[in-house]
Amino acid sequence: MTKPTKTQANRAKTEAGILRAAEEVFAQKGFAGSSMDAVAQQAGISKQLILYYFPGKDKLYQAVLENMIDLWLEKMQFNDDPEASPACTIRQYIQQKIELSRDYPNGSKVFAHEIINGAPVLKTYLIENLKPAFERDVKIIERWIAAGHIRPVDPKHLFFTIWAATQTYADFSTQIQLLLGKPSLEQDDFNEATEFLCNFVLSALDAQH
Amino acid sequence: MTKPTKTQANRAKTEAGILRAAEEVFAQKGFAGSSMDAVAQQAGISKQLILYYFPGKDKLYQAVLENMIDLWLEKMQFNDDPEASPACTIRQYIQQKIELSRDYPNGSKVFAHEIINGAPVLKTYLIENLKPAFERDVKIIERWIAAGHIRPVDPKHLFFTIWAATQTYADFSTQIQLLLGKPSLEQDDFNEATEFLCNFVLSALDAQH
DNA sequence: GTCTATAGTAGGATAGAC
DNA sequence: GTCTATCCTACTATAGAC
Repeated sequence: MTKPTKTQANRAKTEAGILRAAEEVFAQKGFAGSSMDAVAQQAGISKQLILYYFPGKDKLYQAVLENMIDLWLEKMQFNDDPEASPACTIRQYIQQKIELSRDYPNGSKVFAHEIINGAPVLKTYLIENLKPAFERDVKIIERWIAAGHIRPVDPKHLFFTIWAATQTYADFSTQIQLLLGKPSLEQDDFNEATEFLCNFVLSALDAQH
Repeated sequence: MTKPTKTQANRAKTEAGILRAAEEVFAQKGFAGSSMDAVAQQAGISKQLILYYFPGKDKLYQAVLENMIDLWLEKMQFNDDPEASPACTIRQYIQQKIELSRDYPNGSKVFAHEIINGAPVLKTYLIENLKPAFERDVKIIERWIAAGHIRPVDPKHLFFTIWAATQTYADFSTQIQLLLGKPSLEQDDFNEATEFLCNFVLSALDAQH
């Protein structure tokens, strides 16, 4: 029993290494701009070996997306705590979205490429999974508005704005680094972004906080 | 004199057609994912003819960027009217940024690809042209804050948020269409976005309006 | 200026030894 | 599982006729 287990462990380790490498390369160059050779070099193996683990570039790309999509969609939804106040819920939401940009900048960029290119792979998945969650969260906002907990705003555009504002720290990090004059975004920058955005959004909504 | 003028006019017309086609193709697939054939087909001519007008794919891509960058950078800066109130200045700013996303969605996506990929072509240009304008506008915000015209916020992150929130209607239009259940974004959607964002930002800043 | 033909090459994928 | 060798398609770019 030890033998196959060890083999499987090695296989999993190699696969994970390939996925990590692929995520980085796809993030920087997009799907079409990335060669299997580039991924192989990043992973420190041969491209033939990648094709042994993933039967085609398409499949590798899909695996990269699948590897992150659950975490990704989870963070695009409110935590389901009906007890929490609007201010707390939104603050935590923004915080987690910024953390996602900080901890998975490559994954974020891969998604950005995918969406800009018209979501050829993810379209169906987004309709089936993101859309219902989105509509549920829109209703939550509407209930807060009806109850007078926050200022009346269009909930749909509120989400579009929060998503854009949080993801820009991953997707457009190059531009932000350029303008801040920094070689890379550090913990301080993400803290500043979080503080700014939380205060900004909560002020705009006039949520009790 | 009529002959060369007419020839030049034709040349300009063909060039413009190629640039429009290239902008659309690059927007959808990125630089690496776009073939000269695809651009040619979109423009309704042969790829050899494109190479006659633009000596290489790189040059064509650069021409597409150059064709829009001045307009682009202009809209990322405040209109220089020292008389205008903060509320008016910001409202007009957001309005114009949304209009840019509405009128030039392809150009916006090409820029998005370029920035996500690390701005290999535009980096220098952004440092030399966007950065000084950005720092000037940050100072304007700081003066408004010091004068008590708007709530104290971090001006840098304010710009990052406004840019992200306005550009998302071009760059991430696929996702927004999916969630709104629409085949394309219409004038109404951009109007809603503008109204939401103006009110949202001005409320957050507590600018007199 | 616009066409046909073609050179040259990068990159995805397969075959087969070990 | 990992390697070497190789095939084949797609694409950029050039040459040259008209």
